[in-house]
Amino acid sequence: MSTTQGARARARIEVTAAIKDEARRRLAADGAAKLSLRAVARELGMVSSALYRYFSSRDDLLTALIIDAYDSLGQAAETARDAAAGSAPVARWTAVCEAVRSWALEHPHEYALIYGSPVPGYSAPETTVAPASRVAFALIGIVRDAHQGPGLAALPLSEALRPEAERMAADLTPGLPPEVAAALVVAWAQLFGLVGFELFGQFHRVVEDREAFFRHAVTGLAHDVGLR
Amino acid sequence: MSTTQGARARARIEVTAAIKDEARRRLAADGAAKLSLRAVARELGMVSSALYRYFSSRDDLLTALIIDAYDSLGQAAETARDAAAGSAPVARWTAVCEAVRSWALEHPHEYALIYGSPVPGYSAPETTVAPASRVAFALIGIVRDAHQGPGLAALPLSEALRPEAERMAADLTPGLPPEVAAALVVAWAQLFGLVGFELFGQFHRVVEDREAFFRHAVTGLAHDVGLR
DNA sequence: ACACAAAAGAGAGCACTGCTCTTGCTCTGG
DNA sequence: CCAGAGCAAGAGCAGTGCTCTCTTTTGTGT
Repeated sequence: MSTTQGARARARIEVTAAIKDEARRRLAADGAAKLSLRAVARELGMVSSALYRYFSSRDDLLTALIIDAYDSLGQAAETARDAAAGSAPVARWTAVCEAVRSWALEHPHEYALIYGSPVPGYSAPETTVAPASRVAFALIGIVRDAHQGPGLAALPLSEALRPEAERMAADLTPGLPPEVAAALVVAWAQLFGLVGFELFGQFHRVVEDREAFFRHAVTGLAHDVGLR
Repeated sequence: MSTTQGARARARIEVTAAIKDEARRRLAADGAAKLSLRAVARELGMVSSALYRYFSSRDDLLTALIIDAYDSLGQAAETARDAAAGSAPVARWTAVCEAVRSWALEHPHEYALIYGSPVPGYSAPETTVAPASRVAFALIGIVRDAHQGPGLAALPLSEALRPEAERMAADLTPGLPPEVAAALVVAWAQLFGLVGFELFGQFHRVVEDREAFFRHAVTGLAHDVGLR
């Protein structure tokens, strides 16, 4: 039911895609806050009200861009993971981390869209959670593959965190010890802290050789989750 | 020249403060993107054009709020550091980290203003760099105090990062080994990664007991910079 | 083959925004 | 005491998101 589903439906996806493309272009130029429906429509040679046939609001368009961005980043991470399939665990880990960093540097405004401050008033709809977790799952997969033998060391849990960590392990990393599950979530958040600081200018006059610095930092993260 | 500087100058500071206060209120209510000069003016019983006598543009007002936010956060960190003056290094470290987290949870929109995506098109003016580094200096101070005897272990440097780390140590942490300087910068970025993820909803359905989780994570950071 | 309904575009309009410019009023320093 | 600086007010411009109505296009069932 997909090959020839009417010329109208075909046109609809094409126009939808054209709108998103143009929006992405304007996003890259001026940032999310200045993204204007009218400007997008103008550039596409249509009138602004026509655009509402495709996206019911500006936030709706933004949400579509957010999902695409999560997917694009997730795919970059998975590609890097697969390309490093034969390497040692630490190398696979850093490969994924560096793919995240590279994607962020190439798509700064899209990165800001998904990992910066949530836009205006809205809260992310449930539709975004699956694409949002692709990077996390890529990292989890690497650690799971590596933890075959006896569990390598991660930071011991406090009593307060043990039940929480056991729940995390059950939910996210079945089969891995809770120490590792907790360490993974920590490392996941910290990875994006590093990327965000570089991207948002916090390393200005602090870190010069950012590539080397990032490599050093994510190697540390790999150790923290028990990879050697 | 400050005590009695004319009623006019006095009024000016008062009005300026009132504008910032009202702006902060609206910021907390609707977020930075929806902060409207006209609404602020309206609430203050003045007309929008009058506001331009005090701030030359919307971005100008935002910048003033940014600086205030950095200062407020910096002060919170320093207060926590001083309150824990007698404790062990790790306790002092976590006290500062938790002060940062608490401040962020209490002022989410202001946090987003300074550590979220940089607003629209602008780039932070030089005026912001000093207040922005207060948290970092609080953390550095704790580590410097603790590293009196033989340098405790931090992650060894790669050859690629050594010159960079030596520069960092010279600039930021004179007297401390370059391994520790690098680890400090890493931990600094990672701290804000943790806070940002919690604040921006990334831990939704992932981390439940966020307090315990944060404590665990920053204890790890303390270890990474060589505190025990 | 044709008519009809659904889909899409066009345009005007509302309420809002940041910002500028001109016009007056008020306070203050020489 | 009074000229000039500081300040407020109002109108106005160009832009925004979004809604409503009207017209045109287009796919499809009889």
